[in-house]
Amino acid sequence: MALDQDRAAGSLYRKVAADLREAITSGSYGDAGRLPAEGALAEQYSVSRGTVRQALAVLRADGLVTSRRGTRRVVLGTARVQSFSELLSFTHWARSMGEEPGGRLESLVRRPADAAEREQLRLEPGSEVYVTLRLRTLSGTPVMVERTVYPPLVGELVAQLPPDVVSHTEPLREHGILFTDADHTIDVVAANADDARLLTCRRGSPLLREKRRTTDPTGTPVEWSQDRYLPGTVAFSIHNSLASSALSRHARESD
Amino acid sequence: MALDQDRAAGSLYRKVAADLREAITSGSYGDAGRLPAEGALAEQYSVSRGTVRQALAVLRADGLVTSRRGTRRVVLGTARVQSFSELLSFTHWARSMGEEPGGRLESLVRRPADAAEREQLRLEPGSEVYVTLRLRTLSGTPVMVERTVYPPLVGELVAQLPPDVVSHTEPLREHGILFTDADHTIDVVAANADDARLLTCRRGSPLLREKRRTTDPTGTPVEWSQDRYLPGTVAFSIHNSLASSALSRHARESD
DNA sequence: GCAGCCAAGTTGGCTGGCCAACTTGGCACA
DNA sequence: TGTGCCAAGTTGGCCAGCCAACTTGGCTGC
Repeated sequence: MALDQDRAAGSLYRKVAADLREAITSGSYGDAGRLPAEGALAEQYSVSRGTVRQALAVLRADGLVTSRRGTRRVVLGTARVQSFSELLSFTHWARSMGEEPGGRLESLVRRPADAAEREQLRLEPGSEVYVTLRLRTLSGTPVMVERTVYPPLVGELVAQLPPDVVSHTEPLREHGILFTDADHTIDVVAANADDARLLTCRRGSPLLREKRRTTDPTGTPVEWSQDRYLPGTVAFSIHNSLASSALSRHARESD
Repeated sequence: MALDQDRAAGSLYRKVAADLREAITSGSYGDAGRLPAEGALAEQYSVSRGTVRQALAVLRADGLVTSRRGTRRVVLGTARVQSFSELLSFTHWARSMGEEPGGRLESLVRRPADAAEREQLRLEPGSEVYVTLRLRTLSGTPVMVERTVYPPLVGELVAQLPPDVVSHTEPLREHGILFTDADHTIDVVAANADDARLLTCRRGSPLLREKRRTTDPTGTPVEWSQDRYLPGTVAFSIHNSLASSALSRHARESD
C-alpha cells in the first residue's frame, strides 16, 4: 500500500490512475457504468488529455475498464489486481492478504551450473550457481516449496542472509539488486520425495507449479525459480484483452 | 498470422511494432543487444517519436524489451507470445501449433441460471442460460473438457450450430458477437466422473483448470467457461513487469 | 410506427515540441 | 593508477493541437 502510493507519487499519470482506480473500485461509477469523457477528466485533474489517456491505458491493461472508439469507457469490474511486487514476493503477497508469511531454508549449495541453468541465467560455461530449497508457510501451515537458482553475484548475497529471514527480495533490493521483469509458466507436476516430506503430502500427489525467470532493468537474469504449491492454497489470475495481451498457452515442453 | 497482419495494417504504430518484433525475434539486434534510440527509429520509419514510443510500449508489454530512463532499450528475449485470439480460441491455438483441433459436443442444455452464473454473466433474476459440455482433442487424442455457460443471446446462436463444428468463436464473430477482454483463473482440480470418462483418466486424478470470463467491447459478459486439461498437455505462460502487470496470485476461493 | 439519415460526442492515432531524470563513457586531476 | 566529475546521449513525462473513425440518440420522412 505504501509502495503503491510511492509509485503513484512519482508521475502525474500514475496519480490520476490511482485516483480513478480508487473511484472505480469503490463503486463511484457503478458496475457497468460509464466513465466521464477523456476531456472532462483532463479538465477535472487539470492535466492534458494525453496524460489522462496514459492513466486510462493502465486501467485498461489491468482489466478495470474497456475502451473503444466512439463511446465512453465502461467499467468492466471491481477487480483488485495486486502490484507487481506482491506477485513477485511471497512475503508481500501473504501480508497483503493479512496472513503471516514464514519460511525455512532447507538447503543452500554452490555448484557448477548445468546447461539449462546457464541458458536460463545467461551464464558463461564453467560458471557456478547458488541453489536454494525453501519451505514457505502461511500462518504456520506449509503451502509451497521453492527451488531457486541464483547467478553468482546474487547468490553471494543470498548466502550471507540469515537462514530464517522471511523476505529475500527486500534485502536484495537494498544491495542494488532490482526485480523488474518476470516470465512465468504455470502447469501441474507430481510431488517428488522432497516435496512430499516438506509439504506433508503423498509422493506423486499433484502440485501447482510456477516456473519463474526474473530479470533486472538491464535485462540480466537474477533468479530462476520453481515454486510448487499445494492444491487449494492458491490460484493464478490473469487479465488480457485484444488491446494488450501477455498471456499465452503453450504445448508443454519436456521438464 | 493473417489476422496479425490485418491488425498490424490498421495503424502506423502497429506496423512499426510488427516490424520491430520481426527484427528482434529474427535476432537482428542480438540476444542481449541494444535497440536504436527512439529518435533514430522515428527517423528510420518516418514517424514521430510518440508513435515509436507507442510501438515500443507494445513490445515492452510482451516482454520482448526492457526500458529504463537514461539508456537504450535492451532485448530481453526472443520470446514468442501468441495473439489474443490464439489464447481465447482452442481452435486457433491448436492450428498455430500445427496440430489438428477436434471437438465433440457432449451435451447442451437450457435452464435457469443459478446465483453464481447470474453474477458472472450479469443477468437478471429469472434469466436462462445455455450450458454446454465439450470434449476437445488434439490430433485425435482427448486433452481437455470444456464447460461453458452462455447468456441467452449468445446461447441461442450456439444452439443452432451443428454439433460437430470445430470452432465456435468464428461463427459467433460472424454474427456480431465479439470477444475482446477475458479474465482467467488457473488452479488444480480433481477429475470428477464425467471428466474421467471423457479424458480416460482416473476419477480424482489432477487436472489443470482454467476458468475464463469473456466480455465484448461494451463490457457485456458473453461467456463463462471452465476448461480442464490433462496434465502434461499444456502450460500457461505469462510475462509481467513493473511497467505493466495484469497477473496476480490469489488465495483460492471456494469452488 | 418504423426505417434511415444526420449531427454531436467520444476515443484512436499522430505530430512536434519541451524539459526532467537518469546512464554512461571519457576526461581531468589527484 | 585510480577516483571523481561532467557532458552527451537517451528515455520518461507532459502539453497542445489536429483529424479520422466510430457510436449514439434524435430527427426526418415515409
